[in-house]
Amino acid sequence: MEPRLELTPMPLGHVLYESGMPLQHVYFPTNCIVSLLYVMEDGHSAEIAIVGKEGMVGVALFMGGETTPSRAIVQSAGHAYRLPGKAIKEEFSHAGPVQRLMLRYTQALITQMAQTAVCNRHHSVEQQLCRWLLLSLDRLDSTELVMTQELIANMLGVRREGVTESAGKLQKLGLISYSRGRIVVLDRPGLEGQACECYAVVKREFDRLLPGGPAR
Amino acid sequence: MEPRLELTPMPLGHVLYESGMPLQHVYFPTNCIVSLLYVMEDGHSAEIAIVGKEGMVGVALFMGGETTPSRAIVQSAGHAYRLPGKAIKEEFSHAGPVQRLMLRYTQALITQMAQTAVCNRHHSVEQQLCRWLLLSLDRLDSTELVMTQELIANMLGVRREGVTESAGKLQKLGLISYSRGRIVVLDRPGLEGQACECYAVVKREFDRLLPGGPAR
DNA sequence: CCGGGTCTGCACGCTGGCGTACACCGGCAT
DNA sequence: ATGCCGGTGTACGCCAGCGTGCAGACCCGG
Repeated sequence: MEPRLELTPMPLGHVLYESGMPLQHVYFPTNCIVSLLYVMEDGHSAEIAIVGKEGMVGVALFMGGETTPSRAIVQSAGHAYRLPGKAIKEEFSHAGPVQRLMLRYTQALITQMAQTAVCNRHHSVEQQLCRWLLLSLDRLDSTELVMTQELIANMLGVRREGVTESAGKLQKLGLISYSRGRIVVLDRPGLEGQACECYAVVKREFDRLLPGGPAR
Repeated sequence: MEPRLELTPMPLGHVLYESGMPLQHVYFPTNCIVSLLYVMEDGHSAEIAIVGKEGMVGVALFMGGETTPSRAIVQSAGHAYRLPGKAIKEEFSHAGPVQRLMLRYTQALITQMAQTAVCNRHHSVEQQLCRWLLLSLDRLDSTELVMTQELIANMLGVRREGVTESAGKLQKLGLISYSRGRIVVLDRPGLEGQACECYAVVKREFDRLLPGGPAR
Protein backbone atom coordinates (compact mmCIF):
# COMPACT_ATOMS: atom_id res chain seq x y z
CA MET A 1 0.00 0.00 0.00
CA GLU A 2 2.77 2.37 0.99
CA PRO A 3 4.29 2.92 -2.43
CA ARG A 4 0.98 4.28 -3.66
CA LEU A 5 0.89 6.97 -1.01
CA GLU A 6 1.37 10.36 -2.57
CA LEU A 7 2.23 13.45 -0.56
CA THR A 8 0.00 16.27 -1.76
CA PRO A 9 -0.25 19.90 -0.71
CA MET A 10 -3.46 20.93 1.03
CA PRO A 11 -4.08 24.62 0.52
CA LEU A 12 -6.48 26.50 2.76
CA GLY A 13 -10.05 26.28 1.58
CA HIS A 14 -9.45 23.42 -0.79
CA VAL A 15 -12.52 21.23 -1.13
CA LEU A 16 -11.57 17.55 -1.02
CA TYR A 17 -15.07 16.21 -1.46
CA GLU A 18 -18.29 17.87 -2.36
CA SER A 19 -21.58 16.67 -0.95
CA GLY A 20 -22.82 13.67 -2.89
CA MET A 21 -19.84 13.41 -5.19
CA PRO A 22 -18.11 10.03 -5.36
CA LEU A 23 -14.81 10.04 -3.55
CA GLN A 24 -11.65 9.39 -5.54
CA HIS A 25 -9.03 9.26 -2.83
CA VAL A 26 -8.60 9.00 0.87
CA TYR A 27 -6.34 11.50 2.59
CA PHE A 28 -4.09 11.08 5.59
CA PRO A 29 -3.24 14.57 6.84
CA THR A 30 0.27 15.07 8.16
CA ASN A 31 0.10 18.63 9.38
CA CYS A 32 -3.18 20.03 8.14
CA ILE A 33 -6.75 20.07 9.36
CA VAL A 34 -9.74 19.03 7.34
CA SER A 35 -13.30 19.74 8.36
CA LEU A 36 -16.28 17.63 7.47
CA LEU A 37 -19.17 20.00 7.28
CA TYR A 38 -22.70 20.05 6.10
CA VAL A 39 -23.90 23.03 4.13
CA MET A 40 -27.62 23.69 4.30
CA GLU A 41 -29.81 24.88 1.51
CA ASP A 42 -29.84 28.39 2.93
CA GLY A 43 -26.05 28.46 2.93
CA HIS A 44 -25.58 28.09 6.66
CA SER A 45 -23.21 25.37 7.70
CA ALA A 46 -22.24 23.19 10.61
CA GLU A 47 -19.20 21.12 11.27
CA ILE A 48 -19.70 17.42 11.66
CA ALA A 49 -16.19 16.44 12.56
CA ILE A 50 -12.61 17.54 12.28
CA VAL A 51 -9.77 15.41 10.96
CA GLY A 52 -6.04 15.88 11.40
CA LYS A 53 -2.89 13.83 11.62
CA GLU A 54 -4.61 11.27 13.83
CA GLY A 55 -7.00 10.17 11.14
CA MET A 56 -8.16 10.00 7.59
CA VAL A 57 -10.64 11.67 5.32
CA GLY A 58 -12.88 9.44 3.27
CA VAL A 59 -14.04 6.58 5.43
CA ALA A 60 -17.12 6.31 3.20
CA LEU A 61 -14.95 4.59 0.63
CA PHE A 62 -14.40 1.43 2.60
CA MET A 63 -17.69 1.68 4.42
CA GLY A 64 -19.27 0.99 1.08
CA GLY A 65 -21.15 4.21 0.53
CA GLU A 66 -18.71 5.82 -1.88
CA THR A 67 -20.00 9.24 -0.94
CA THR A 68 -21.57 11.30 1.86
CA PRO A 69 -23.91 14.26 2.12
CA SER A 70 -21.20 16.41 3.64
CA ARG A 71 -18.28 18.38 2.34
CA ALA A 72 -14.62 17.99 3.25
CA ILE A 73 -12.65 21.21 3.25
CA VAL A 74 -9.15 22.16 4.32
CA GLN A 75 -9.27 24.46 7.34
CA SER A 76 -5.62 24.68 8.06
CA ALA A 77 -3.13 24.39 5.22
CA GLY A 78 -0.46 21.72 5.13
CA HIS A 79 0.12 18.38 3.49
CA ALA A 80 -1.50 15.00 3.38
CA TYR A 81 -0.79 11.58 1.98
CA ARG A 82 -3.24 10.65 -0.67
CA LEU A 83 -4.25 7.15 -1.68
CA PRO A 84 -6.50 6.10 -4.55
CA GLY A 85 -9.87 4.72 -3.45
CA LYS A 86 -9.13 1.43 -5.13
CA ALA A 87 -6.00 0.90 -3.07
CA ILE A 88 -7.70 1.55 0.23
CA LYS A 89 -10.57 -0.74 -0.61
CA GLU A 90 -8.17 -3.48 -1.58
CA GLU A 91 -6.18 -3.07 1.59
CA PHE A 92 -9.38 -3.04 3.59
CA SER A 93 -10.58 -6.27 2.08
CA HIS A 94 -7.55 -8.11 3.44
CA ALA A 95 -9.19 -8.04 6.85
CA GLY A 96 -5.85 -7.44 8.51
CA PRO A 97 -4.61 -5.00 11.13
CA VAL A 98 -5.08 -2.10 8.74
CA GLN A 99 -8.75 -2.90 8.46
CA ARG A 100 -9.07 -3.10 12.20
CA LEU A 101 -7.28 0.20 12.60
CA MET A 102 -9.51 1.92 10.08
CA LEU A 103 -12.62 0.61 11.75
CA ARG A 104 -11.47 1.75 15.14
CA TYR A 105 -10.72 5.17 13.75
CA THR A 106 -14.19 5.25 12.26
CA GLN A 107 -15.69 4.52 15.61
CA ALA A 108 -13.70 7.34 17.16
CA LEU A 109 -15.01 9.57 14.40
CA ILE A 110 -18.54 8.48 15.26
CA THR A 111 -17.97 9.50 18.85
CA GLN A 112 -16.77 12.89 17.71
CA MET A 113 -19.89 13.38 15.62
CA ALA A 114 -22.16 12.25 18.42
CA GLN A 115 -20.52 14.63 20.82
CA THR A 116 -20.81 17.43 18.30
CA ALA A 117 -24.54 16.84 18.27
CA VAL A 118 -24.68 16.97 22.06
CA CYS A 119 -22.55 20.08 22.22
CA ASN A 120 -24.67 21.85 19.61
CA ARG A 121 -27.71 21.08 21.65
CA HIS A 122 -26.65 22.12 25.10
CA HIS A 123 -23.52 24.20 25.29
CA SER A 124 -22.71 27.86 24.92
CA VAL A 125 -20.71 29.30 22.07
CA GLU A 126 -17.85 29.87 24.43
CA GLN A 127 -17.75 26.26 25.55
CA GLN A 128 -17.97 25.09 22.00
CA LEU A 129 -15.14 27.36 21.01
CA CYS A 130 -12.97 25.82 23.73
CA ARG A 131 -13.81 22.34 22.59
CA TRP A 132 -13.09 23.26 19.02
CA LEU A 133 -9.75 24.87 19.78
CA LEU A 134 -8.63 21.91 21.84
CA LEU A 135 -9.71 19.38 19.25
CA SER A 136 -7.92 21.34 16.57
CA LEU A 137 -4.72 21.65 18.54
CA ASP A 138 -4.70 17.93 19.21
CA ARG A 139 -4.90 17.39 15.50
CA LEU A 140 -1.91 19.55 14.69
CA ASP A 141 1.30 19.64 16.64
CA SER A 142 1.39 23.11 17.86
CA THR A 143 -0.14 25.58 20.26
CA GLU A 144 -0.77 27.94 17.40
CA LEU A 145 -3.63 28.02 14.99
CA VAL A 146 -3.83 30.03 11.79
CA MET A 147 -7.51 30.65 11.45
CA THR A 148 -9.76 33.69 11.28
CA GLN A 149 -12.72 34.05 13.58
CA GLU A 150 -14.94 34.18 10.55
CA LEU A 151 -13.80 30.69 9.56
CA ILE A 152 -14.27 29.34 13.04
CA ALA A 153 -17.76 30.77 13.12
CA ASN A 154 -18.52 28.94 9.88
CA MET A 155 -17.30 25.72 11.41
CA LEU A 156 -19.30 26.07 14.57
CA GLY A 157 -22.30 27.31 12.63
CA VAL A 158 -22.56 30.52 14.66
CA ARG A 159 -22.14 34.24 13.99
CA ARG A 160 -18.70 35.65 13.69
CA GLU A 161 -19.53 38.11 16.48
CA GLY A 162 -20.25 35.23 18.80
CA VAL A 163 -16.77 33.91 18.25
CA THR A 164 -15.24 37.37 18.66
CA GLU A 165 -16.95 37.83 21.97
CA SER A 166 -16.05 34.40 23.33
CA ALA A 167 -12.49 34.66 22.10
CA GLY A 168 -12.27 38.05 23.79
CA LYS A 169 -13.28 36.53 27.09
CA LEU A 170 -10.75 33.75 26.78
CA GLN A 171 -8.08 36.29 26.01
CA LYS A 172 -8.98 38.37 29.05
CA LEU A 173 -8.67 35.22 31.12
CA GLY A 174 -5.18 34.83 29.72
CA LEU A 175 -5.95 31.47 28.16
CA ILE A 176 -5.34 32.42 24.56
CA SER A 177 -3.99 35.29 22.58
CA TYR A 178 -4.93 36.13 19.05
CA SER A 179 -4.66 38.73 16.37
CA ARG A 180 -5.62 38.76 12.75
CA GLY A 181 -6.05 35.10 12.04
CA ARG A 182 -3.46 33.78 14.41
CA ILE A 183 -4.46 32.14 17.66
CA VAL A 184 -1.99 31.05 20.29
CA VAL A 185 -3.01 28.95 23.23
CA LEU A 186 -1.23 30.16 26.33
CA ASP A 187 -2.82 28.05 29.02
CA ARG A 188 -4.02 24.72 27.80
CA PRO A 189 -5.17 23.31 31.13
CA GLY A 190 -7.07 26.52 31.73
CA LEU A 191 -8.75 26.18 28.37
CA GLU A 192 -9.71 22.64 29.19
CA GLY A 193 -11.27 23.94 32.35
CA GLN A 194 -13.50 26.29 30.38
CA ALA A 195 -14.53 23.62 27.90
CA CYS A 196 -17.56 21.43 28.37
CA GLU A 197 -17.30 17.73 29.02
CA CYS A 198 -17.64 17.05 25.30
CA TYR A 199 -13.98 17.61 24.63
CA ALA A 200 -12.91 15.22 27.33
CA VAL A 201 -15.29 12.54 26.09
CA VAL A 202 -13.93 12.73 22.57
CA LYS A 203 -10.35 12.86 23.69
CA ARG A 204 -10.73 9.88 25.98
CA GLU A 205 -12.37 7.89 23.22
CA PHE A 206 -9.64 8.68 20.70
CA ASP A 207 -6.96 7.74 23.20
CA ARG A 208 -8.73 4.53 24.02
CA LEU A 209 -9.40 3.46 20.44
CA LEU A 210 -6.15 4.67 18.93
CA PRO A 211 -3.50 4.31 21.60
CA GLY A 212 -0.39 6.21 20.69
CA GLY A 213 -2.39 8.03 18.13
CA PRO A 214 -3.65 11.59 17.99
CA ALA A 215 -1.91 13.15 20.92
CA ARG A 216 1.53 11.85 20.18
CA MET B 1 -25.53 -17.21 12.39
CA GLU B 2 -29.29 -17.49 12.24
CA PRO B 3 -29.72 -20.29 14.80
CA ARG B 4 -28.11 -18.12 17.43
CA LEU B 5 -30.64 -15.34 16.95
CA GLU B 6 -32.87 -15.09 19.96
CA LEU B 7 -36.12 -13.17 19.97
CA THR B 8 -36.24 -11.08 23.13
CA PRO B 9 -38.85 -8.72 24.49
CA MET B 10 -37.91 -5.06 24.64
CA PRO B 11 -39.89 -3.29 27.34
CA LEU B 12 -40.17 0.47 27.37
CA GLY B 13 -37.30 2.15 29.14
CA HIS B 14 -35.07 -0.90 29.14
CA VAL B 15 -31.42 0.08 28.97
CA LEU B 16 -29.56 -2.12 26.50
CA TYR B 17 -26.17 -0.55 27.03
CA GLU B 18 -24.91 1.88 29.56
CA SER B 19 -22.28 4.43 28.70
CA GLY B 20 -18.85 2.86 28.79
CA MET B 21 -20.04 -0.64 29.58
CA PRO B 22 -18.82 -3.41 27.30
CA LEU B 23 -21.54 -4.63 24.99
CA GLN B 24 -22.63 -8.24 25.29
CA HIS B 25 -25.06 -8.55 22.39
CA VAL B 26 -26.19 -6.82 19.28
CA TYR B 27 -29.91 -6.30 18.79
CA PHE B 28 -31.95 -6.29 15.63
CA PRO B 29 -35.28 -4.64 16.45
CA THR B 30 -38.33 -6.06 14.75
CA ASN B 31 -41.01 -3.69 15.94
CA CYS B 32 -39.45 -1.53 18.59
CA ILE B 33 -37.42 1.64 18.66
CA VAL B 34 -34.13 2.09 20.44
CA SER B 35 -32.53 5.45 21.03
CA LEU B 36 -28.83 6.06 21.32
CA LEU B 37 -28.48 8.97 23.63
CA TYR B 38 -25.83 10.74 25.55
CA VAL B 39 -26.52 11.74 29.12
CA MET B 40 -24.55 14.69 30.38
CA GLU B 41 -23.10 15.12 33.82
CA ASP B 42 -25.90 17.49 34.79
CA GLY B 43 -28.48 14.91 33.76
CA HIS B 44 -29.58 16.58 30.54
CA SER B 45 -29.58 14.36 27.53
CA ALA B 46 -29.52 14.42 23.77
CA GLU B 47 -30.34 11.79 21.24
CA ILE B 48 -27.55 10.75 18.94
CA ALA B 49 -29.49 8.42 16.70
CA ILE B 50 -32.54 6.27 16.58
CA VAL B 51 -32.63 2.62 15.56
CA GLY B 52 -35.57 0.51 14.47
CA LYS B 53 -36.31 -2.45 12.25
CA GLU B 54 -34.01 -1.09 9.56
CA GLY B 55 -30.91 -1.50 11.64
CA MET B 56 -29.06 -2.80 14.59
CA VAL B 57 -27.89 -1.67 17.99
CA GLY B 58 -24.30 -2.27 18.88
CA VAL B 59 -22.13 -1.51 15.88
CA ALA B 60 -19.28 -0.78 18.28
CA LEU B 61 -18.85 -4.52 18.66
CA PHE B 62 -17.58 -5.15 15.18
CA MET B 63 -16.04 -1.71 14.83
CA GLY B 64 -13.58 -2.86 17.44
CA GLY B 65 -14.40 -0.47 20.24
CA GLU B 66 -16.47 -2.85 22.37
CA THR B 67 -18.24 0.09 23.98
CA THR B 68 -19.37 3.68 23.43
CA PRO B 69 -19.92 6.75 25.59
CA SER B 70 -23.63 6.69 24.90
CA ARG B 71 -26.59 4.79 26.25
CA ALA B 72 -29.03 2.63 24.32
CA ILE B 73 -32.55 2.68 25.65
CA VAL B 74 -35.85 1.31 24.41
CA GLN B 75 -38.18 4.14 23.45
CA SER B 76 -41.01 2.14 22.02
CA ALA B 77 -41.68 -1.33 23.35
CA GLY B 78 -41.59 -4.41 21.13
CA HIS B 79 -39.22 -7.21 20.30
CA ALA B 80 -35.77 -7.64 18.87
CA TYR B 81 -33.51 -10.45 17.79
CA ARG B 82 -30.49 -10.68 19.96
CA LEU B 83 -27.13 -12.11 18.99
CA PRO B 84 -24.08 -12.67 21.20
CA GLY B 85 -21.22 -10.32 20.49
CA LYS B 86 -18.96 -13.24 19.68
CA ALA B 87 -21.26 -14.43 16.92
CA ILE B 88 -21.50 -11.06 15.22
CA LYS B 89 -17.75 -10.58 15.34
CA GLU B 90 -17.21 -13.99 13.84
CA GLU B 91 -19.69 -13.36 11.08
CA PHE B 92 -18.15 -9.99 10.44
CA SER B 93 -14.68 -11.44 10.08
CA HIS B 94 -15.82 -13.55 7.13
CA ALA B 95 -15.71 -10.43 4.99
CA GLY B 96 -18.82 -11.52 3.15
CA PRO B 97 -22.06 -9.79 2.21
CA VAL B 98 -23.08 -9.57 5.85
CA GLN B 99 -19.99 -7.56 6.62
CA ARG B 100 -20.70 -5.25 3.73
CA LEU B 101 -24.27 -4.81 4.82
CA MET B 102 -23.27 -3.98 8.36
CA LEU B 103 -20.74 -1.46 7.19
CA ARG B 104 -23.25 0.20 4.92
CA TYR B 105 -25.71 0.39 7.77
CA THR B 106 -23.02 1.95 9.92
CA GLN B 107 -22.45 4.60 7.32
CA ALA B 108 -26.14 5.35 7.23
CA LEU B 109 -26.05 5.67 10.98
CA ILE B 110 -23.17 8.08 10.67
CA THR B 111 -25.24 10.23 8.36
CA GLN B 112 -28.07 10.24 10.84
CA MET B 113 -25.74 11.39 13.60
CA ALA B 114 -24.22 14.06 11.43
CA GLN B 115 -27.63 15.37 10.51
CA THR B 116 -28.66 15.35 14.15
CA ALA B 117 -25.74 17.63 14.85
CA VAL B 118 -26.78 19.97 12.06
CA CYS B 119 -30.41 19.96 13.14
CA ASN B 120 -29.47 20.68 16.75
CA ARG B 121 -27.47 23.61 15.58
CA HIS B 122 -29.86 25.34 13.25
CA HIS B 123 -33.44 24.22 13.43
CA SER B 124 -36.39 25.05 15.63
CA VAL B 125 -37.92 22.64 18.09
CA GLU B 126 -40.91 22.28 15.81
CA GLN B 127 -38.79 21.28 12.83
CA GLN B 128 -36.87 18.86 14.95
CA LEU B 129 -40.04 17.34 16.25
CA CYS B 130 -41.20 16.75 12.68
CA ARG B 131 -37.92 15.14 11.77
CA TRP B 132 -38.05 12.99 14.84
CA LEU B 133 -41.61 11.83 14.27
CA LEU B 134 -40.89 10.96 10.67
CA LEU B 135 -37.70 9.09 11.47
CA SER B 136 -39.50 7.17 14.19
CA LEU B 137 -42.41 6.24 11.98
CA ASP B 138 -40.06 5.00 9.29
CA ARG B 139 -38.52 2.74 11.90
CA LEU B 140 -41.78 1.19 12.92
CA ASP B 141 -44.52 0.13 10.62
CA SER B 142 -47.35 2.28 11.69
CA THR B 143 -48.68 5.79 11.69
CA GLU B 144 -49.07 5.60 15.41
CA LEU B 145 -46.55 6.20 18.11
CA VAL B 146 -46.91 5.38 21.80
CA MET B 147 -44.78 7.99 23.43
CA THR B 148 -45.29 10.78 25.93
CA GLN B 149 -44.21 14.31 25.18
CA GLU B 150 -41.97 14.14 28.18
CA LEU B 151 -40.05 11.27 26.61
CA ILE B 152 -39.80 13.01 23.28
CA ALA B 153 -38.46 16.09 25.01
CA ASN B 154 -35.77 13.95 26.62
CA MET B 155 -34.80 12.57 23.26
CA LEU B 156 -34.59 15.94 21.59
CA GLY B 157 -32.90 17.43 24.60
CA VAL B 158 -35.48 20.19 24.98
CA ARG B 159 -38.12 21.16 27.53
CA ARG B 160 -41.32 19.22 27.63
CA GLU B 161 -43.22 22.47 27.16
CA GLY B 162 -41.44 23.06 23.89
CA VAL B 163 -42.71 19.75 22.62
CA THR B 164 -46.22 20.44 23.89
CA GLU B 165 -46.31 23.73 22.07
CA SER B 166 -44.93 22.39 18.81
CA ALA B 167 -47.16 19.35 18.92
CA GLY B 168 -50.12 21.65 19.52
CA LYS B 169 -49.29 23.59 16.38
CA LEU B 170 -49.00 20.44 14.32
CA GLN B 171 -52.32 19.24 15.66
CA LYS B 172 -53.99 22.53 14.78
CA LEU B 173 -52.62 22.15 11.29
CA GLY B 174 -54.30 18.76 11.17
CA LEU B 175 -51.03 16.92 10.63
CA ILE B 176 -51.09 14.84 13.78
CA SER B 177 -53.42 14.02 16.59
CA TYR B 178 -52.41 13.01 20.05
CA SER B 179 -53.61 12.41 23.53
CA ARG B 180 -52.01 11.01 26.61
CA GLY B 181 -49.01 9.28 25.17
CA ARG B 182 -50.48 8.27 21.85
CA ILE B 183 -49.58 10.13 18.69
CA VAL B 184 -51.22 9.46 15.34
CA VAL B 185 -49.90 10.95 12.15
CA LEU B 186 -52.80 12.06 9.96
CA ASP B 187 -51.01 13.78 7.12
CA ARG B 188 -47.57 12.42 6.47
CA PRO B 189 -46.77 14.54 3.41
CA GLY B 190 -47.89 17.59 5.33
CA LEU B 191 -45.58 16.68 8.16
CA GLU B 192 -42.71 16.26 5.74
CA GLY B 193 -43.46 19.72 4.50
CA GLN B 194 -43.01 21.15 7.99
CA ALA B 195 -39.79 19.27 8.61
CA CYS B 196 -36.39 20.66 7.83
CA GLU B 197 -34.19 19.24 5.12
CA CYS B 198 -32.46 17.04 7.67
CA TYR B 199 -35.11 14.37 7.52
CA ALA B 200 -34.92 14.13 3.74
CA VAL B 201 -31.15 13.90 3.80
CA VAL B 202 -31.19 11.02 6.24
CA LYS B 203 -34.00 9.23 4.46
CA ARG B 204 -32.32 9.52 1.10
CA GLU B 205 -29.09 8.19 2.51
CA PHE B 206 -30.77 5.20 4.15
CA ASP B 207 -32.61 4.39 0.93
CA ARG B 208 -29.43 4.67 -1.05
CA LEU B 209 -27.26 2.61 1.27
CA LEU B 210 -29.84 0.01 2.22
CA PRO B 211 -32.12 -0.42 -0.76
CA GLY B 212 -35.23 -2.28 0.15
CA GLY B 213 -34.44 -1.61 3.75
CA PRO B 214 -35.97 0.78 6.25
CA ALA B 215 -39.08 1.92 4.46
CA ARG B 216 -40.21 -1.47 3.29
C1' DC C 1 3.65 57.03 2.85
C1' DC C 2 -0.78 56.26 1.60
C1' DG C 3 -4.80 53.40 0.25
C1' DG C 4 -7.60 49.48 0.30
C1' DG C 5 -8.83 45.20 1.96
C1' DT C 6 -9.11 42.06 5.70
C1' DC C 7 -9.88 41.14 10.39
C1' DT C 8 -11.82 42.45 14.76
C1' DG C 9 -14.80 45.16 18.07
C1' DC C 10 -19.19 47.02 19.47
C1' DA C 11 -24.14 48.36 19.67
C1' DC C 12 -29.12 47.63 19.10
C1' DG C 13 -33.44 45.42 18.95
C1' DC C 14 -35.53 40.95 18.48
C1' DT C 15 -36.93 36.25 19.37
C1' DG C 16 -36.67 31.26 20.47
C1' DG C 17 -36.09 28.53 23.98
C1' DC C 18 -35.17 28.02 29.05
C1' DG C 19 -36.56 27.63 34.03
C1' DT C 20 -40.25 27.77 36.93
C1' DA C 21 -44.73 27.43 38.65
C1' DC C 22 -49.28 25.98 38.53
C1' DA C 23 -53.91 24.55 36.74
C1' DC C 24 -56.54 21.16 34.38
C1' DC C 25 -58.03 16.71 32.74
C1' DG C 26 -58.72 11.81 32.05
C1' DG C 27 -58.25 7.15 33.45
C1' DC C 28 -57.14 3.72 36.77
C1' DA C 29 -57.17 1.66 41.37
C1' DT C 30 -58.96 1.50 45.69
C1' DA D 1 -67.63 7.21 43.56
C1' DT D 2 -63.53 9.16 44.82
C1' DG D 3 -58.93 10.17 44.85
C1' DC D 4 -54.63 10.04 42.78
C1' DC D 5 -51.28 10.50 39.38
C1' DG D 6 -49.42 10.74 34.99
C1' DG D 7 -49.94 13.55 30.95
C1' DT D 8 -50.95 18.08 29.00
C1' DG D 9 -51.86 23.29 28.67
C1' DT D 10 -50.45 28.00 29.82
C1' DA D 11 -48.12 31.94 31.56
C1' DC D 12 -44.17 34.93 32.79
C1' DG D 13 -39.63 36.74 33.16
C1' DC D 14 -35.07 36.00 31.44
C1' DC D 15 -31.11 35.60 28.46
C1' DA D 16 -28.08 33.65 24.76
C1' DG D 17 -27.57 34.13 20.34
C1' DC D 18 -29.24 36.17 15.89
C1' DG D 19 -29.31 39.80 12.11
C1' DT D 20 -27.73 44.07 10.93
C1' DG D 21 -24.92 47.93 10.57
C1' DC D 22 -20.84 50.26 11.18
C1' DA D 23 -16.31 51.77 13.18
C1' DG D 24 -11.60 51.01 14.18
C1' DA D 25 -7.23 48.55 13.58
C1' DC D 26 -3.83 46.20 11.31
C1' DC D 27 -1.18 44.68 7.19
C1' DC D 28 0.43 44.59 2.61
C1' DG D 29 1.30 46.54 -1.78
C1' DG D 30 1.85 50.26 -4.73
